[in-house]
Order: sequence, then structure tokens, then C-alpha cells
Amino acid sequence: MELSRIENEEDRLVSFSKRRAGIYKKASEISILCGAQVGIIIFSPSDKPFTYGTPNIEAVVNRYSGRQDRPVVDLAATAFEAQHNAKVQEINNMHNELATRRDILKKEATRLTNIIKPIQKDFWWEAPLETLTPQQLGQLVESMTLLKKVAIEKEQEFMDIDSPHHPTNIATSSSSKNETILDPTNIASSSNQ
Amino acid sequence: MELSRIENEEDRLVSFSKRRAGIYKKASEISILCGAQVGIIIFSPSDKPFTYGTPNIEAVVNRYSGRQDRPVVDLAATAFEAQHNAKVQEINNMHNELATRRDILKKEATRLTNIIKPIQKDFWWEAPLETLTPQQLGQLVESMTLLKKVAIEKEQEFMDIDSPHHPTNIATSSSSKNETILDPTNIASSSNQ
DNA sequence: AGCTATTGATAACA
DNA sequence: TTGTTATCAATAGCT
Repeated sequence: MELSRIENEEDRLVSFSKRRAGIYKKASEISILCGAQVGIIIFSPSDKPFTYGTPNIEAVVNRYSGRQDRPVVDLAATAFEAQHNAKVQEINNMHNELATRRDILKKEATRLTNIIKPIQKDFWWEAPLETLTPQQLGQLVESMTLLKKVAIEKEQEFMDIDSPHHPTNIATSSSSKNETILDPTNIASSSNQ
Repeated sequence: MELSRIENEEDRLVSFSKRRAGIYKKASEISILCGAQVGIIIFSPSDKPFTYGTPNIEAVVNRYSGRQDRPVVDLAATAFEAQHNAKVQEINNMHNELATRRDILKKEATRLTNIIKPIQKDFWWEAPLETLTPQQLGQLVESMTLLKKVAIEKEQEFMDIDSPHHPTNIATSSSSKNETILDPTNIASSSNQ
């Protein structure tokens, strides 16, 4: 692909979102696989800041800046933040896990489809067994064994989904005029609003 | 590939180098293609810092850190609280959604188990067809039809599982540090990136 | 947003 | 470390 600014605005925006997600994923991977601590700051073309960090962007930036101390206001917020961050981290983990699982299931579904397709094509196997040729009988058994295996595999995957706890929801404090200030849809895709 | 720490040290080091390069490349691409400004800080497992930045890491970090200043404390505090509440709200929503989804999957798993159980129980159907009794043959066909039906159902259901945002996680950074907090009115009107 | 053909990243190995 | 390659993931383009 050509390495120059995407001129079409819509394309550029879509690309930005997708690639940002891709970079976050890569960051998450290197941090898991290699035990690295990663911080990423991205300013969009329209100057909105997006961040990613393991465990969080402040930790990484502060470490980099060599400053352990924080402004007074931040100090006040630290405890609150810590709790908030922990919660977010937990949710991110759940989300990642679910997403991963979804991908696995989707792949499995595709595989299943491919397995079933040839079987479906020939409706002969719904005919009385007595009329089948030896080859067809063999294929029948094989298909069935396969189906059984797949079914069992799938079942186990489902059973593996455990959810130790529903973490209790965090209570919001006082003001309930949140919606007017924030567009919640932005939250999922950006660190800051 | 498996998403867990690479235990072999050599492999881990090689992987770290290559992936770091890969992330830099991605960063460079998003910056060229989409006009984004990117800063990346990576601490290796051995705590050595690596950075990447467009135009340079200092510029990005300074821009980011600059936004952390909150000149008018009262205003900031209010906005902070409001924003935080909104975030919490959103997280709770996500959390509930995830929990719901999980419950659906679990229910599905249970249903599957119940369907499969009677089929699993009788292993006789792996025996050569020729040895089966007429009743067993009938049951065989029935079971197979059932399996096929289940498989197809499942496939479709899986395909229906949508989770729009993949590892597009919420960053754990506290949102207290961005310019949007200083100018909440901008937040409400801004759209997604 | 979801899908797929294509391209690109990278794990394994040398 | 660097290079090659087979495999698998990211994503551009489209709907």
C-alpha cells in the first residue's frame, strides 16, 4: 500500500481507528509475551489524545520522566484513580478474554461449516442405511465421529468460560448530569475525552 | 499463537526486538497515513527504556503532560468528578453487558451439554455398522441428524455473537489529565475519531 | 458495523 | 544478531 497521507477523510478516519486498535493490540501482546511495560500516546489528526498503557499511561510516562512525585491535585485523586484503574483493567481483561473466545468460536464455526458442507450436499445419508455403498458407510462413520468430536470440543470450550465473580458495580458519586458532558461512545475507544 | 509470557529467554529477547520494531513501524504508518502524532515508551523486561516519537518522544510527552495542568482547580475538580462519574457509568454498562453475554454463553453451554449427553453415553455407535441392530441403526441416523442440526444452529448463533469493539480497550489512565477536562463543552460536541 | 482478499508481521529455524 | 520462510494476523476496500 502507498505510504502517504490518506486524502479521503472518511477513509482516513476509519483507518485511524482500525490502526489505533491494532497498535494497542500489539502493545498488549509485547507486554504479555515479553513482560514489557508499554505506554502509547496518540494525537489524532484532530488533536484528540488517545492513550494506552500497561498498567496505565501515567505510570509509564512518570517512570520515563523520572518523576515519582505528582501534582497535589493528582495526589488527591490517586487513591480514587487506583481503584478506578484496577476496575478498568479488570474489565479490559474480561473484555479481551471474551473477544478472544469469540474469535475462537467464530473460527470453530467456520471450520464446522466446512466440515458439514460436503455432508449436507449429499442428502443420501438420510436415506436408509441398507441402501448405502460400502464407501458411503465408511464416510458416514467418519463424518459422524468428526461431528461428535467437534461437538464435544465446543462443549468444553463453553464450560471453560468461568466467571469467578461479578465484580460489583462502582457507584457513581453525586452528580447525574454526566451524559451532557460526555459522549459515552467515546470512552470505549479512547482513554480520554 | 499462545498469549502468555515466553519462558525461553532467548526467544523472548528476539521476540521483543522484532515486535518492538514492528510496533514502531505501525506507529510510523499511522502517523504518515492519518497524520497522527505518536509517542511510544517501552520498558524492556530488563527495565531498559526504548522510545519512539513523531516527531520525537519529548514533543509528544510534553504535549501530553502539558495537558495535565489544571490551572483552575475548582473547574477542574468539577469536570473531573463529572467525567469520572460518566466513565464509571460506562464501565458499569460494559460490565453488565459482558456479564449478560457471559450468562448467555453459559446457558448455551448447558443446553449443549444436555443435548450431547445422551449421544455421548452410548459409545456403541463407533462400532462397525454391520454389527448394529436395526434399532441401533435407527438411533444412529437419528443421532446424526440431531448432531447436524445442533451444529448448524450453533454455527448461526455464533455468527450472531457480535462484539463490535475488539481489544479496543479503555485505557486505564485516569482521564484527569487532558485538555478536554479544561473545556468540557468541547467534549459534548466532539464526535468519534 | 461486518466480511474477505490481500498484504504484512513474525515465530521458527538456520 | 541477521536472513529466510511458512504461517497467521492486520487491514483496505467494500457493503
